[in-house]
Amino acid sequence: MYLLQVDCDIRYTGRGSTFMSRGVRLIMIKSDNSIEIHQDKNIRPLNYMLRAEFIQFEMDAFGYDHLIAGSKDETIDVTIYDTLFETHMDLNDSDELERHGTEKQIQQWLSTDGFDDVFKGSVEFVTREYQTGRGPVDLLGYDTRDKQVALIEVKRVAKKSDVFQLLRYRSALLEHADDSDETFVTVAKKDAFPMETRRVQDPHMYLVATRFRPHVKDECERFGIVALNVPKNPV
Amino acid sequence: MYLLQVDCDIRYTGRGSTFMSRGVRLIMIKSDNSIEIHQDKNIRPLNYMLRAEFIQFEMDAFGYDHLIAGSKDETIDVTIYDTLFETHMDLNDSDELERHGTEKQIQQWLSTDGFDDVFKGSVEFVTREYQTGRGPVDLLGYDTRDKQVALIEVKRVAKKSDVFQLLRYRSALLEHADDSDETFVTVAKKDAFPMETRRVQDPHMYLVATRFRPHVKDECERFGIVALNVPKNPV
DNA sequence: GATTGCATCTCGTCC
DNA sequence: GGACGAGGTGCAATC
Repeated sequence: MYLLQVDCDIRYTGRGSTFMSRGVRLIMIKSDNSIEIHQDKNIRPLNYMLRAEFIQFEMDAFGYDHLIAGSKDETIDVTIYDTLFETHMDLNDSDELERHGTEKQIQQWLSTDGFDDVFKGSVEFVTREYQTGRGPVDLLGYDTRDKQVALIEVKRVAKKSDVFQLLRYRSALLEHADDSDETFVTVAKKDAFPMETRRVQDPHMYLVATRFRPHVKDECERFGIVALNVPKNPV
Repeated sequence: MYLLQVDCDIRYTGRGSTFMSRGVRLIMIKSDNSIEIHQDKNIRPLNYMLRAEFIQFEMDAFGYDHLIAGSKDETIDVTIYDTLFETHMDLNDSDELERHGTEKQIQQWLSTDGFDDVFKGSVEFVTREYQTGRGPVDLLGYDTRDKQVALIEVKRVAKKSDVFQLLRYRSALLEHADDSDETFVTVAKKDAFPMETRRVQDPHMYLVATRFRPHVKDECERFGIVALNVPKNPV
């Protein structure tokens, strides 16, 4: 990794374009050719490029050095007025970050041990990541009481827009059901779940999350969605 | 800014939790007490905390140094086995980044010069950031031909979920219209727009973007939304 | 290689 | 201070 403390201005063009007037910043050039230019505040770099195709130094007509990083559609052009500090260091780091408490892990727990804890036996688990026709719903269940499908969306933190994500899946399912009676037979066969062959009539909807942002439960109620809490770190 | 090249392992608990086994990384401590721990690849730090309440060094029972950064609900605990390099640098940087080609700028152009370019005189501009009751729609227009309101959502890149954002605004507007006939009078008065006092019946919907992700235009058609392109860098 | 959706998203803005 | 939505989002998994 190369570190440069430089007095510079910065031009970027690519997905958008930005300009940063002259000031002293830290430039990091990583060994995968990723580059970041940091201010002395906040987390995100001012400018950056992931795995640049090339990073090179040039001199312009006025005698100023430029650090230029480029890829197919992007360029960062740093005019360097002064280099105040410069160093190279080797970072030895092979391991990957272990993450816990992610949505995927909640989903995993909910599709196994946690399912009955949350749904109290009223719904049976069918499958994960079921394709509704307009995106995959996290979990699919089956309510044996009224023989209805249950669409279950899992979130760490539930927002208002997640309610509409569920409604989207529901409408996709209903549209698909218009075309064919086979909608759920496929699922039943694939997972060997003893489900009757029947149309989707009025799917139940569940939003399951460790935390609900304000007003989200109201929004759920408005659209007939059941909001359920799950523990943040399920056993 | 403080830079430390250390052989360490890292534990984070807070919104989620992570563990990173022993390795050599770069720790940046910024002067606003933000902290980032970087690998020698990619852009995003392995671990980070925005404006930590405290950052301190401690020694554990085994004689290892720990760097501990904490806020109300979060902690980063870095076990330091060895410090290979250490430096402090002053970064002088008062200016803010200028951004161009942002959604806000497209919106600005569209609400003035660009409006007729895009809507060909069929729709009149009413106001920006109109509160629908479930979030603000970017632009509000009025189609004088059939005396209908036009909900206009502006995006740089239009995604499927943006279609539902529009539908959400539409349903909010219709719900609100149930409660009162005044829905659009307020707007008319505030902006002195010569709009008739009338209920919202069936608002037109427009999704305006520089780029549409695949299938988004299909999705628009499905829901009666008009998809319109705008130039990336409007004059 | 393009697309999709999560993220300790970050960060500004507006209420 | 909380909520909301944009972002040059980054990034991995998936198709």
